[in-house]
Amino acid sequence: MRMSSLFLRTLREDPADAEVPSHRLLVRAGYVRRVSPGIYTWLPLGLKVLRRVEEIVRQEMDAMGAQELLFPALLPREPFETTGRWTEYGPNIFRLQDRKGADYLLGPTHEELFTLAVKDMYSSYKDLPVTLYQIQTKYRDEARPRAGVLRGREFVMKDSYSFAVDDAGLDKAYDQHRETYIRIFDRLGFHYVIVAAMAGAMGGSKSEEFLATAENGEDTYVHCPQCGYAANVEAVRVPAPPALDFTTTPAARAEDTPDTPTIAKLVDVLNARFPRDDRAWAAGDTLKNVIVKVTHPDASTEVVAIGLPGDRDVDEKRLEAQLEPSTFEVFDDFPSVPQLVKGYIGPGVLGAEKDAKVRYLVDPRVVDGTAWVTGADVQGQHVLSLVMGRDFTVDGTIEAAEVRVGDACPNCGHALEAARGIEMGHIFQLGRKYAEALGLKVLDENGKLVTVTMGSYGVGVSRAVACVAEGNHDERGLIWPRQISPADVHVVATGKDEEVYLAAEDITRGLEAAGLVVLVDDRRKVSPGVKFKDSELIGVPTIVVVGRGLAEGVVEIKDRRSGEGRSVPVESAVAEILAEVRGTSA
RNA sequence: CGGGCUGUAGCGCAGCUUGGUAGCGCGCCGCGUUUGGGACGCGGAUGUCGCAGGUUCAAAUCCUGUCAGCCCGACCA
Repeated sequence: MRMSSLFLRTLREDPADAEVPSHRLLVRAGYVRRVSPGIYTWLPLGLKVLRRVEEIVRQEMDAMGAQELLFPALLPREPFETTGRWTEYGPNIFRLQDRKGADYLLGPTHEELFTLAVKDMYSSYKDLPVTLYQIQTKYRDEARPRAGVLRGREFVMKDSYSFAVDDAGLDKAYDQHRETYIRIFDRLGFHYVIVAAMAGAMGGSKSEEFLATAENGEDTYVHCPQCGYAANVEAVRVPAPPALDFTTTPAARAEDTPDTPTIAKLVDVLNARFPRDDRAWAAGDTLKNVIVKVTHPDASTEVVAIGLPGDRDVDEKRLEAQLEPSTFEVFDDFPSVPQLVKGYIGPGVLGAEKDAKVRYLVDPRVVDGTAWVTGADVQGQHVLSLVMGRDFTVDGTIEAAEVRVGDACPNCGHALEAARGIEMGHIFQLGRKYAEALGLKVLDENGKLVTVTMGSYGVGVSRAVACVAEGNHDERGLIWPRQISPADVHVVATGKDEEVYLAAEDITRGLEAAGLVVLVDDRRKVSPGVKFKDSELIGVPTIVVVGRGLAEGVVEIKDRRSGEGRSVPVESAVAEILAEVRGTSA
């Protein structure tokens, strides 16, 4: 690639609409250009990087035995109608019609198509397991595309799907993907964590996300510095403490606590009128009961009470993940359930078997023997020393309370910390949801029809480009890892003497003969300063300067990341550069 | 979808308060001088001032509407 003719224009200033470093630098250095919100053109340098990422993903997928194919991006409505996603996906789908008025969509993901392809071609357990993948452009009409190519409405994704006759086969495919993803993300040069994610309603299935660690990442996760546990907030399991002995706990008693509609006021009143011997009352001593209205997929509704320590709020995302596929909203129709006294709701009226028919689920911290201050179901009264398992029972537990930094790690009990990341990959045991909906069954060895079980696995390929840029830059520009740099070496010729350009040509030819991709700055009448700035902005890891040193018979090899350089004789330059690029000593 | 900000040359921006010849820097073209850290001189090209309507002798500027973008939040790979 010759800079004198390369389709490239670098920008001296940051584009006004770019905020995050990867977006700024990819635009400034001439890798991408915006066409429309969340829709980008890949310029020659950017496309080189994208292709190299693709190739790494492809090599590793092939190595695990997955087979590549390619579905259309333009898809008919029907399969998505069958699985319900035509409506479920809502406004996130790009929809269009053909000349006859038939509905189409631009594929946001391809579970339906893969499932139907296997159904179309296979019908025996002998054909399974099989894993298929594609590297393809996806479309999602994001509410808010941002950060350039990091979160686009059109993006390149590798998606793969595994098909197996039984759960053991699914587990195996899942584990293979996990190992393959580790290899892929290691090769791409990421710092990443694997976090436990919510698998949704298909009980017992596994799901993990690969997050590139990034301060301005969009996803928050918690992790344990002691044992390495990491999880999405939605997926954190609160460890249940052991049951307590309550033989010495005094009997429950109802007390007047007027004007205490909030936990804070209740705590004040408790400390003023019923002080404890050992310490002051705190919000965590109270049991707060939050009422929600749950809507099930069949459109039936149910009122549910969630009991949790008074110092915590309900985390809507966690609750939603627990209830999926049902949805919930805050309950406000108190007149319809007269047993519920707003502000003073207690376990006395809660429970599926009681008159109010309000199912009662509590936080896992509410274990047998724990004593609480909670509503007495009478206006202006609370109950003290109400003991779980002695004075009240519940219908079950639910993970709906907010997770906080400092909470105990479910694995080892150490305090959890929070961090942010960018989702780069997701592996997910789908189970039989799509196979059932679309009728993918095979005959097993007994001649009986069994529903196939599936996994789905994704890697954000175009996102990976931005994500690597996000993690590999300095104030001067990009710094690509060797594996995905648009070129192996950037040869910069400076000066006006024809000899430097001839020498640069020689070196370039020598490197290309050895199989390297070389970007050579052969622009005449461009000052050295401009060329140096451009080379640092573009970010090829090894920069070779052919300039004034040539008079003494040397050229300079510079490492973009460290900034360190060394002079080598021009005769041995090619060998020295090859050694540098290949990581061997000359 | 809610809140805030912004739309003027390829890029970054000024001009708008107080209506009257559309500007600056970078980039681009020509000539010359320069060539190790975004050089300099001289000359030049490039505009639907987001769009539509209105007020006015006259609108980038004032009014109304509308579209788009960015940021924060909600939501989402």
